[in-house]
Amino acid sequence: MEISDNASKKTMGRQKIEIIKIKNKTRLQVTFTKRRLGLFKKASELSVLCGAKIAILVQSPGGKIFTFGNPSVESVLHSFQTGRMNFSPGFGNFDSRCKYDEAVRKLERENMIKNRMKEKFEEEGSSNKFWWDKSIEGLELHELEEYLEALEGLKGNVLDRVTNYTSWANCSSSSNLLAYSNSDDKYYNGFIGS
Amino acid sequence: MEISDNASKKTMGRQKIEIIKIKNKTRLQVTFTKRRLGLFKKASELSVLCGAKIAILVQSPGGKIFTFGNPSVESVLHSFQTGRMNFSPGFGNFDSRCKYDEAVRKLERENMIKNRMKEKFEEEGSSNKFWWDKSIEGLELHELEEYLEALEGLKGNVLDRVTNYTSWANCSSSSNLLAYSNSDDKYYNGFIGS
DNA sequence: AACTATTTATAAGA
DNA sequence: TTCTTATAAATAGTT
Repeated sequence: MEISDNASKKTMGRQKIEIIKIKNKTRLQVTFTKRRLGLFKKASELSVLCGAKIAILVQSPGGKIFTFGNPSVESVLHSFQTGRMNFSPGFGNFDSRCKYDEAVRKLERENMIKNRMKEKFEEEGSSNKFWWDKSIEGLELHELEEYLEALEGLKGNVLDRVTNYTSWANCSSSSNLLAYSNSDDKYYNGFIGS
Repeated sequence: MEISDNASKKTMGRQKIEIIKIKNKTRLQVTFTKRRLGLFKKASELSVLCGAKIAILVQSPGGKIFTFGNPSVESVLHSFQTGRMNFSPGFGNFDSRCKYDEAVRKLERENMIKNRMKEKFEEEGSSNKFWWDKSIEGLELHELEEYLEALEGLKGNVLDRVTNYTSWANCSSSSNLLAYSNSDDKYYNGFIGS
């Protein structure tokens, strides 16, 4: 039960907005700042509450990069890529590792694959038992190995891409260090631009 | 002006919590899931509203990796890396930083993968939404490719995404390195949380 | 996996 | 910018 006195309201308060690109440049800038801070705060809380490791990289439309990391961006990225490395026998040379396809081609390919996967899933989904819904209890180690081998043996783009992926920790930089964590293992690192 | 009818309340509603590590395992798991999804939603909204590029990597206390990326984790990491490379090329060597016994790693990996697969299926199998349905939109290209390859080439076996099972093995040094900053940028450096 | 009552985030306005 | 205010959105505890 509530009775409110609309006559005395000073502002219209927060309004619902549609999640579509903001056109007004000023409004976009303000929203970007507020929400980026909000996002980092949420991340901070999640990492503290749950002991989760988190890295966030945000690039503003203007091209500036903002980061959040717990315990640090570096360590999370490093661990992430280390995981990938297990499926990447070779590392290639620096140049090839740091090369990426053009964004457009990539997006097209992504969409194509997504569509094919969706088809695949829909077709599997109509049966009563799903291939993925089996217990692995019964899997023998050799089956597991077979599975791993198959994955490790993926050729072409997959492997190239995974291989490429393992590079960036190599490219770590120590210059222009910004934020720093003390005994507390959480920190916030943000740039405030012009 | 408000009048509320406390007598008819069904629950005590949301309670304020302190931002400190949750000890109860069940509560932690629930909170982790809720807040991780909330974080990704916020990230999604930020990227759409502001046209920002965002990558998020989260490692649960159980060691699972969850990612969010727009347009993809890869592309954002690449930008990040490229930016840093411009400031100080050739920092360190990945191999030297990640040296550890390969034989042990390989053996451990098999067990770890098996355990994680088991975990994954126990967790996802009971829900009515499936990992592939929930996450397909946020996948990275190489993950999509891996999925597709797995789907088309490895029928009859239980499969899951490589990233969730691939080791999150420990070759992370306690790096103090943080993000780079453009030297012209003003910056903010502070701690979040209570 | 839903449901509320709250807390928290934030769109506008100042 | 930074602060305020009313409202939208997220979520803690419960079922």
